[in-house]
Amino acid sequence: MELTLHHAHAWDLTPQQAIQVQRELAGFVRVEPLARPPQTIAGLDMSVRAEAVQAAIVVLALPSLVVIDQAIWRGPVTWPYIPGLLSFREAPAVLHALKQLHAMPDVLMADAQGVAHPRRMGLAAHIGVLLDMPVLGVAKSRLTGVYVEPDDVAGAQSPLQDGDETIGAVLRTRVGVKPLFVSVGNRMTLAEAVALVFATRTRYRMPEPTRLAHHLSRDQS
DNA sequence: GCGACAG
DNA sequence: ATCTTGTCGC
Repeated sequence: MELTLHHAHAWDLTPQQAIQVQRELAGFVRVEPLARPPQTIAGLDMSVRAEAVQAAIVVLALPSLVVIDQAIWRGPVTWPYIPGLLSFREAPAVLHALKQLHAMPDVLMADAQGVAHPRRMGLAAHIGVLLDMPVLGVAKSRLTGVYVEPDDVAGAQSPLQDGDETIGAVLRTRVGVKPLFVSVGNRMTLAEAVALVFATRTRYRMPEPTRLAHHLSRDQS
């Protein structure tokens, strides 16, 4: 499948250049309601083993959560992990894997931050701007922002803030588990992002899209 | 200079 | 993320 990239840029950059690219791309994030209820959602995840990276994508139908497509792409590691610059290590692999899908999902769910990032350009936002489509981020831990621990009740949430700005939501998906950090990647609202995470949750802490993608990337590595 | 720090 | 066995708890 062909991918149309918006605001494309080079990936072989120095950390300083990458930071500049993030500052430029941040201005293109659009927080707006979804045009229509999504019928498909894809979970994105990546694993690294030795010198190879595996990007995995699992597409599920909504609201059934039936798996309808999946893809894996393996390639060389080109960047180290640097907090704040994760997308320069993982995004290229994710884009390659997306090309292997039979059809573009309505929404993408990445295991990373969206705008809950120092420069509002986490992996989910980066992918979202390049593809100009709805993307949300679901991270297992905090990168930036302050919050109060949500109650230990499924569905409890509290805002993730950076000063006066709300950059995401801290959501408890199950009782007795650590909360997840949900944020908008592009073209959707925070409320919609939180609703999608909760709607795709089963009996685990992680929502099905990213949980399944995580297993796929690891089983293939 | 000292901590914090997605995966 | 990854390296790794058993083990505490519901």
